Amino acid sequence: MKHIRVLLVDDHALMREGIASMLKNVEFIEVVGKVESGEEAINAAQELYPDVILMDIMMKGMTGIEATRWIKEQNNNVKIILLSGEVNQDYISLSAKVGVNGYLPKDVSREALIDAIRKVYGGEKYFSPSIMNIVFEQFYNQEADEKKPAQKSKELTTREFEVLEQVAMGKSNQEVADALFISIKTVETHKTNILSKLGLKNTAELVKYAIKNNIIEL
Amino acid sequence: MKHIRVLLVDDHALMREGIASMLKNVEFIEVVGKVESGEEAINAAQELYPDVILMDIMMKGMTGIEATRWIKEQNNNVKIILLSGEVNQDYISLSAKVGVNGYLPKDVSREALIDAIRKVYGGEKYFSPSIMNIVFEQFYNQEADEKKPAQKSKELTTREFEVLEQVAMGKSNQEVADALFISIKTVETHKTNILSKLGLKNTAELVKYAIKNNIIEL
DNA sequence: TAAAGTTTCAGGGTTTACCCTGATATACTC
DNA sequence: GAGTATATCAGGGTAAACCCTGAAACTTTA
Repeated sequence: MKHIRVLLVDDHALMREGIASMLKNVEFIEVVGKVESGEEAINAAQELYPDVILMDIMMKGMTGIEATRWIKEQNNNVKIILLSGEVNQDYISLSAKVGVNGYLPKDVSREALIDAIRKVYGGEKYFSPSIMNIVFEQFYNQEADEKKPAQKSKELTTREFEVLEQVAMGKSNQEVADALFISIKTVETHKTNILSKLGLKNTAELVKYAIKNNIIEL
Repeated sequence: MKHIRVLLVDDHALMREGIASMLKNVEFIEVVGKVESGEEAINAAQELYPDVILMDIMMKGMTGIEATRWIKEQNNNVKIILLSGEVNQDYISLSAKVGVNGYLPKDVSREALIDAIRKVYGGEKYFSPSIMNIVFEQFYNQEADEKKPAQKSKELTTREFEVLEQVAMGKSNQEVADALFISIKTVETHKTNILSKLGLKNTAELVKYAIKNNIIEL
């Protein structure tokens, strides 16, 4: 069996070493390089001609996603697996667009890591279960969107967005109702729908979402 | 030279492996265990009697700070070094209060890591340069605060801070209680006191406060 | 040692949040 | 004009949050 040439990209030495250590005794895998930035990865991809690149998504300077786009532009045969600390909908979505071949959380097991490299090398895509959930969610949302191109910023309706804004400002359901001149029951309905649509659990997460998406200011 | 017995605690397998790999060929260091949570660390600290514990500060469930307090309560001779992804003023401050022996960023070099273990084992404290800057900053701020105790009402206790952190992460009172191993009633008490001290009204405002003051990340 | 502060928890209460079902009016699209 | 989405609201329910009082155990400070 031919060796799979693997390039590691992470700005944290500990992570690079951790991955290298996990792959050390795998006979069909050879780590041909370790670099610490997206910029270096682009160069290394040409010089070391790796089969698979394992790259952190969140790095100082260029992100893993940007680096992926550059590398794929030069050579689309290279397989790229992105590693992410936190599983994030937007990152996965962006990654899919630049043609990533796999996406793993950083708490991946040794077995899953090796499996991912083998599958990706063989032309398959590899996503961990937790990623798959989000991918499917995203997929279904896109399906729904295709039926209705009249989409707002994040699939929320205008009114839902207004309620979200009010709630994130710190208002209670009753206060939101007063502000928007509607019944508290209507506010509750909107709020339930918002939480459901955005996959959130409670007001705390809703506030974080609102800040993250620049819906309210601090 | 006697071996320094080291226990690794991180909920990410890759980080555990990375650290273990860095310490692999150091003759005076022996990694005696690797666990993936604060809870396990408390048990392992008693069973494996390590000299030094390297622990991630941000873990699912119990944080490294919380685990440190428990372990130090059982055996104050164990040296504990916390690892932090992002350098955060409040974490350092809290860590100091629970008697941590060292504090390292996750992008620490192999040399600094080994140096830290040796120093901490020898009874010294070890903080990386970037941490030291913040420690000094904190120190000077405290000096300034002592001159005007007018805003003492706004200061939270260690426990209140931990509760604030958990709540802001989006956890319900019950979930916070489970994470900190206390009654939900205690959580409620703390929460009421926090809201009162900070002049906040509800969870939504609490989340905003936490983000504004870099207590949680987005 | 006494006083003050921290952490823990309970009982018992009110209020609010959250969820489900179902319904009506409106508007826009095919 | 039928179908779909939006926005409105109600009833009725469970769960959770929030508030108040009180108090024990412990630590730190004066």
